[in-house]
Amino acid sequence: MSIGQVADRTGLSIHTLRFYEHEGILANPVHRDLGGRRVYSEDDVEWLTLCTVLRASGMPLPAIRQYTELVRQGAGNEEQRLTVLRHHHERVTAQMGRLSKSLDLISYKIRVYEDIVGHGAPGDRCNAPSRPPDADRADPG
Amino acid sequence: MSIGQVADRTGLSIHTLRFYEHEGILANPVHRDLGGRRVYSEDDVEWLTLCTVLRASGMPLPAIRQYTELVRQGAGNEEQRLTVLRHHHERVTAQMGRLSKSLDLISYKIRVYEDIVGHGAPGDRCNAPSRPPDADRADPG
DNA sequence: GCTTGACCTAGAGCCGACTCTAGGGCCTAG
DNA sequence: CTAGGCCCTAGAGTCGGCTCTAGGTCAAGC
Repeated sequence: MSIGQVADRTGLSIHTLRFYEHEGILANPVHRDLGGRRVYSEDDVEWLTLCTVLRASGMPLPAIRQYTELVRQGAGNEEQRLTVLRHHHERVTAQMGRLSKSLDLISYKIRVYEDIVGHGAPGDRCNAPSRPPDADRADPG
Repeated sequence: MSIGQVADRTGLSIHTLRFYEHEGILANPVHRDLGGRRVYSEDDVEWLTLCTVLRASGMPLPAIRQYTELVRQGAGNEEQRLTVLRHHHERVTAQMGRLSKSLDLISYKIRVYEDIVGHGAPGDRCNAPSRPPDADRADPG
């Protein structure tokens, strides 16, 4: 599979694929054809797909590289892989917690503004926000 | 309140506070004392606290600035504020969805490795993963 | 009168993660 | 035999979001 095809399949750009390889993010070094062009295997694509999931969940490239190296070393270091994965699991759950808390505040603010906008505008304005409106003021006082 | 005190209370660095002001992230321009030093009000701190929540949930600075400007303009643009907030709400829920999907995969991989490690190691190894182990291989085949 | 410490401005530097450029190779079709 | 398309490398540039530096002001304490 050529780099262009892999770019299409993974959603990563050609630039990014080369960049990842340079950063040591590929489990086995990519094969080359006679002309020196990259030839990707199905496994490479699978691995890259995993990497995009890890990236999408905020794992930094150094951590992915570390995990990649463990996998490259082969069996015997599963404990270490677990450590990396658990660390990331924690990072993601923490981030989801933060997001969820933020979302509460954002939702609350939306309700407040909906209530403000609702007064005078057509539509249902029967369900008041659960707390008194304290939307943002430019000049409080 | 001095910039140092605000830094302590918000968790933002002094540098960042000045940077945010420069970026137009403060609803009302910060007051200065006779010596030209920033004097923050309680409202400023509240606003900054809101901003940290928005930042923590991934709202980009330009969007925060936009929202800030709407608030600065005063009453009358609540619909626009709602648009900004709803947009961000969507962004956050989308991100949480992505994280949740990623977390599923990460959790699955952790279970797989726990199963691998469990064989031969002391401890409970009675609950097998729900799918056959297909942990990462360095050299598949 | 000198030091210390908190603050000021303008602007440079840094970091992570890409993203793009310059300059070139190789193959195929017209 | 040349144009187009896809690929190559090395390295520079970009972007968002800080973070820090240089050089200076001001007030309090010794």
